[in-house]
Amino acid sequence: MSEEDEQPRPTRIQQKNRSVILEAALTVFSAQGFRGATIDQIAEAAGLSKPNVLYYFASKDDIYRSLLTGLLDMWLDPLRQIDPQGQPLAEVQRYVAVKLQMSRDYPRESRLFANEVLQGAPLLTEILGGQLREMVDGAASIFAGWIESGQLARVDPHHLIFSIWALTQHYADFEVQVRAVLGEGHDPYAEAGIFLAGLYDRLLKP
Amino acid sequence: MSEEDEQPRPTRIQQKNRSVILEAALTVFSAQGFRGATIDQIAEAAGLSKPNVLYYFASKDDIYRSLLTGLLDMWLDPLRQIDPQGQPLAEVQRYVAVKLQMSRDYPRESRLFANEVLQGAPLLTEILGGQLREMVDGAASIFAGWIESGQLARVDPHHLIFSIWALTQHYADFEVQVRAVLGEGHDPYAEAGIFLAGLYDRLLKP
DNA sequence: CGAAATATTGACCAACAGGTCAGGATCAGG
DNA sequence: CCTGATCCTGACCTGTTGGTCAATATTTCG
Repeated sequence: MSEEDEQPRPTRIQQKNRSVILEAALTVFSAQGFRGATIDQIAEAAGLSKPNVLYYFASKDDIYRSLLTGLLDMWLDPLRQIDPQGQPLAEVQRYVAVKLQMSRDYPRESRLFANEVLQGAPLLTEILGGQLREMVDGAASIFAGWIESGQLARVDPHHLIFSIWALTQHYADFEVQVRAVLGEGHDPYAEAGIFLAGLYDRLLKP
Repeated sequence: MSEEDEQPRPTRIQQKNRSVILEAALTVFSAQGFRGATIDQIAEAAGLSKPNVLYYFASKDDIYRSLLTGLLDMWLDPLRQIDPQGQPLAEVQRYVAVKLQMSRDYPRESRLFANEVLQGAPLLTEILGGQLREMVDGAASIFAGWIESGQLARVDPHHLIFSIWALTQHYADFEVQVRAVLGEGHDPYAEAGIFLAGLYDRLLKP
């Protein structure tokens, strides 16, 4: 029974360097896409040599996979937090606000996923059609219930969710465009917060 | 005075092959991003040999630039078509509908620009802060006028435009995600058309 | 037709990028 | 403080990719 096959717990150095590498990889992959990124860039950003990076991860692909899968749960978590018992409008507004804040605080993560999905999501297809789809269907049926009971205006729940994703992540993914068009002296996220609160208020009030 | 420095008009073959290459490049670049694309892939998609592609364009970069700049006007045209004399709500709804249709009919173009902006728009920064910004400001002040005269609800005009871009292009840029989440038996663009018409109706009616 | 202009290609090159490896440095813990 | 495990690196290998070039094929047009 005492199978000695268990993987050894990571040493302190392993733990630190793996996270340093993933942090660097997040910066590089989100800015350059998978193919655009090089191991050298990641190594440089991590302050390590290339062979040393490859000592901790088997391959570039391995880094990328670890990064994506490690971030996915955190990224989708707010969707899980929607409370069927809560006040419908407030629940949606909270979700919008949280997603917008995530775009502001974690733009690299947003761009990482955007890049991946844009390229056809070669690594996420199963998850998209599986786990994610179930989560979205779950949230959508909560919305549908609220609509049925007259607590929300009649809108397509799935597209309501898409709209929240599109509107909030837009500010991270297209940040250069937003800033270039607005010019100096703007706080895009603050303005977006007001705009989106008003939008979903008008859209969803029965 | 008869400067013979003018560039020779392109032959029929030049004209055809250049456009064949750009068409192929659009497919490849939009699916792979700039760095992910290879000249071989473009050549293959165009049905030409790699050296032959480089006979018509000086470099990979040259292909990419020609493609982007050639498409930009077409892509931004609908924004110019907003008529200050028109019926405010109808003008916005028309713009939304046109942009959504463009996402459906020209998803490659949408993804091409999305890729470029995501990576920081190294080639478009001047245009974004210059020509595009002026166009957006122009449209925004039309909207502002309509709001002032009570024909539209009070919303931030710039973010109104961003919202239209985000919502419509989302269906092209994140198409795999949308389809994966919706599953079979859906026509995302048709559903989105209904959803967005309702959204902007509720948002903008005074 | 025939010659000049244009179009096409196979072979090649240099730079780059992912990945390997043998050996040396460093560290943990008995 | 010694030894085995862990960590790190320079040098190297290989496949890919952007790009060149001389030579050949094709088109154009007088």
